[in-house]
Amino acid sequence: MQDYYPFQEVEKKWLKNWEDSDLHKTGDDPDKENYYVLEMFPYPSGNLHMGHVRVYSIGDVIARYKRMQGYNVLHPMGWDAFGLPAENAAIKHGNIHPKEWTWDNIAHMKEQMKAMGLSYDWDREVTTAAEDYYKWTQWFFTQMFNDDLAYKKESTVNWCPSCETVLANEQVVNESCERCGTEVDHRDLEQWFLKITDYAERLLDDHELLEGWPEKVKTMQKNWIGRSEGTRVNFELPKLNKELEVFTTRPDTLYGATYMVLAPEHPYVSELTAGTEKEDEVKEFVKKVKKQKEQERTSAETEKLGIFTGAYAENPVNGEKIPVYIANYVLMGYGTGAIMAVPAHDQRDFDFARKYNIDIKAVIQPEDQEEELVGSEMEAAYAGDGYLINSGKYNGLKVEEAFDKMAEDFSEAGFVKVETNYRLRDWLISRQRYWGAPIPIVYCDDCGTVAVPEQDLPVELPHDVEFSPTGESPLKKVDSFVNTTCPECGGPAKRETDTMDTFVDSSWYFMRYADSKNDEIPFTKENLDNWFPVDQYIGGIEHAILHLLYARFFTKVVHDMDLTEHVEPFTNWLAQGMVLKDGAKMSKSKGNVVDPKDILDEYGADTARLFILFASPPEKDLEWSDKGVEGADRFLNRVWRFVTENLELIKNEETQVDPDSLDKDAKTLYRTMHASIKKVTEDVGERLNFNTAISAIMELTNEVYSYLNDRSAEETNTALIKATAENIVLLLAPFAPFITEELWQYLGHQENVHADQWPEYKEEALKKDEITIVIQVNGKVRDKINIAADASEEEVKAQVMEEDKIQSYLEDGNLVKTIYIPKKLVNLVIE
RNA sequence: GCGAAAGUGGCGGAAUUGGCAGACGCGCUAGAUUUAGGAUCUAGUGGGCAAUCCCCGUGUGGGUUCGAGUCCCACCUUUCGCACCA
Repeated sequence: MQDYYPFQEVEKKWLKNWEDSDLHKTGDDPDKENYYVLEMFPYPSGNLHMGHVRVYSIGDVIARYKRMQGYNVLHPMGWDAFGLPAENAAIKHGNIHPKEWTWDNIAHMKEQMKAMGLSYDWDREVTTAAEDYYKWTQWFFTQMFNDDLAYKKESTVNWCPSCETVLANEQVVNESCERCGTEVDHRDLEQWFLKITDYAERLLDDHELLEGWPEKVKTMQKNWIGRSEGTRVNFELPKLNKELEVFTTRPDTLYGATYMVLAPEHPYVSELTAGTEKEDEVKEFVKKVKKQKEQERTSAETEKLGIFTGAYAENPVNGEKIPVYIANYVLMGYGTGAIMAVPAHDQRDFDFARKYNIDIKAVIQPEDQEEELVGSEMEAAYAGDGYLINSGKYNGLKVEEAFDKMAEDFSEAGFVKVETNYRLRDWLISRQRYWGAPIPIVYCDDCGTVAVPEQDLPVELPHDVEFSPTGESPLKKVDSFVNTTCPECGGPAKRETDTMDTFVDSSWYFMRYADSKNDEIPFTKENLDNWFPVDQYIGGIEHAILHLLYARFFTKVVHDMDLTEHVEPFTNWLAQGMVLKDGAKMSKSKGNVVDPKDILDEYGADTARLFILFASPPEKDLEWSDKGVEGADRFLNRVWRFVTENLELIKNEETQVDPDSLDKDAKTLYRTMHASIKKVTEDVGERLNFNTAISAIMELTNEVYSYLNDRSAEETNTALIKATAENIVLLLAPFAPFITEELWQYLGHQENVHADQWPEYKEEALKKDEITIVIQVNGKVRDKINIAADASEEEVKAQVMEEDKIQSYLEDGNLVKTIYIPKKLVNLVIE
C-alpha cells in the first residue's frame, strides 16, 4: 500500500462509481425530511475560478452532510447562460456562434465541477439559454403582461455606451454600468418594464420573515426600496388654472412653505414660462442643469442653483402667494418632481433660500428653547421635534399630533392625500442585444400589442443573425423573425425585437429545479412546494440588491399565480467572502490569479476543497496561501497513513468500544472522539463554520497519533483505534469526498461512505472523571488543580487552600472573598 | 456627513454564555531518521527575563466587575453600505 494518497487514481475510480451508482440523485424517500441547498448558478464563462471553488465547496459540504444526516437533499446546478460575454467572444474571435461558445463552455465547466467532487444531481440541470427553459421565461412574461405587471412606456432610461443597451436602475452603480464599469448616459426610449413597484411594500414587509439573512443585506434592500410616508399636497397655480402637486413627509410644516420648486424636467416649466420675459432665461438654465451629470447633481455638496419662473402658487392652508422656482436639487424621478420648500426646517431649502433671498418662516419651535424661533435670524434649518408656531389653529400642537391632525383635516378639505412613496422604480427589462430570450410580444395594426399565446412559445431566438451591437436590437434586421402574423386576427404583424435582461432568467431558476423536465408548465405547485423554499442559499454579496430583489419579486408573483404557498424563496442566505491573493481580489489585470485547475492537477480536489474551507470562515474574505494548501495536503496524507498503516491492526476489529475497559489515555482519546463528533456536527450543521470543524478533526487525528506513539501494539486498544479511524473518515467525508470513500472501503465497508450515517456522540462519553480548576488570585491565574469532577464546592475550596503557592499568597494578605464557578475556577480576592 | 461590520502572535485564524487569550494550520528553532536533500516523526515557539517564578500583552484612552478579547463611553484605523429622495 502506498504511504501517500494517490489522488489521481482514487478520484478517477470514485467519479466513475458515483456516476454508475446514481449516488447524488435527489432523494425521494417519503420517510425522510427534505432539504434544499443551492449555490448561485454561474455564468458559463468557460473556466472555474477560485470564487467558484469556494462557493461550491461550501454548498457541497452542506449537501453531503445533510444526506448523511438522513435527509432527502436537492442539490442542483445549472447555467445562467444568456448574456453579453458570449456575443463579445463571438465578435472577438469571429466564426464562433454565441450558442456554440456557450454550450462548449458549459460542457467544460461541468467536467471541472465533477472533477471537484461536487455532488450535484445533474438530471435536474437547467440552462437558461435552452429553448425548454426560456419558453417558460417568456411564459412568465406573458402572464405578467396579462396581469398588467409588464408594460411598455417611454421614459428617460440608462444607456451603457459600451454594452450598447439600456440598463435597469439596479444595474447602474455610481452612474456606471454594473457589468463593464463604463459611465452610463441617458436616452429617451420606449421600453418594457416589470411592475416591481407594485410589490414594494411586500418586499419591504417580508424582510421580517428573513431571519436567516444577513442584517446588512436587508438594510441595503430597504435603502434601495426607500419607503417614505407622507402626503401629496395640491397648490393652486392661478396662472395656469391648474394644480401643482407635491410630495412631502412634513405636512405639519405647510404654514412654513415660502416657495415652490419644480424639477427642470417638470412639464409645467415650459407652460409657466412660455411667452414671458423669463422664457429664454429659463430655457438656458434648464439646458445647463441637464448637462450636469446625475451624480454631480444629486450630491449634497453640489451648489444649489435655481431660477424664478415669474409665477406664483397659492398655499392652500392660508392662501399666501408664494413664488415658483426651478432648481437643480429637485429630481423629476422622485415623488411628483416638485416640492414645497420650507427653509426653516429643511437644510436644502434653507441653503437655497439664503442664496436667493427668499423668506424663511419658522413654524416648529424646539421645546427646550425659551425664545421664539425667528426665520430671518436662523443659522441653519431646524429639523427636530417641537411644537407648532405661526400655524393658525394648529399652534401649540406637537409635531407628531400636528402631522396626524393636519393630514386628516386637509384630506377632508380635499387638497391633501396621505401617501407612501418609494424610491424603487419599475424594472426595465428590454435589452438591445442578441443573446437573450426574445420578448414574446407581437404588434398588430388592428389588435395592438398582443402577447404570444402559450401554444406558440417559445419565440425562438433566430440562429443566423448579424449581432454586432449597433444600439438597436440585432433581431430588427432579421425579416423572417420580425414579420409574423397576429395571434388574434391572423393578419400581418411585427414582433418585438428586444430581448430580456438576463436577470429575468435567473429570477426563477431556483424554482425550475424542483420540476426541471416539466413541458406543460414551468413547475407544478406540488413539485415546487415539495422543496421550496430553498433552505440554504449561498452566493456573492454583489447580488444583495440585484438578483436577490428580483428573485424575491418573482417568487411573490408566482405565489400570486397560486403556483406556490410560499412568499419568500430563500430561508437562509450565506454571503460568502471573496478569495484574495496578496490582499486583493484575484484578477487578470493584477496578475494574481491562481487557476483552480493547477491546484487540482497538483494536489487533487480534496486538498483544494479542504484548504479553501479551512483557511477562513465562509462569510469572510479568504487570503490564498500556497503554503496553506500544502498544509491541507499534509493533513490528508496524515489521515491516509493513519488508516492504511494501522489497517492490519484494526481490520478485523469490532468498532464497539466498552468505555469501562479503557485505561486513562484510552479514555481521553475516547472522550476526544465524541467531543469531536459533537463539535463537527454543530459547526457544520448549525454554525456553518467549516474552519473550526476541520480543526476539530485535526485535533482528533493528532490525539490518536500521540496515543499510538506512546505505547506498543500489545497495549493498544484496537477497537478504539478502529472506532477513531471510522469516525475521522465519516467526519471528513463531506469535506474530502474522494479520500474518505477510498479509506472507507479499506476499512471494510461495501457501501459508499456518503451513503452511511453521520456519527452520533454519546453525552456520557463527554464526561470527565477529573477536571481542572483554575485558581485565580485577584483575577490573575496563579495555579491549577485537578480534582474529581463531582467534587463539591467545599472539597474544591479545601484543596485550593492546601496548595503551597496559594498559601504563600494567603500569608501576604487577608482573604476577603472567594468566587466559585462550578467546574471552572476559584478566584480568591486578597487585600 | 450618516449607518454597519471589523481591528487578536511573523502569517491565516480560534476563544459559541463575562471565567486558563492565542485552539487548529502556516512559518520558524532544535532533535530523530537519511550518504544528502525531500518527506516523515518528536519537542519547542506572544513579548521581556537565566528562570518552571514574575511582569507585560487582544487598535488607543477611560469605565463597570472578584474577573473583560468579550459589556459600557470616547477616540483612531480599515472595509462595506447610504449620501440633496422632499
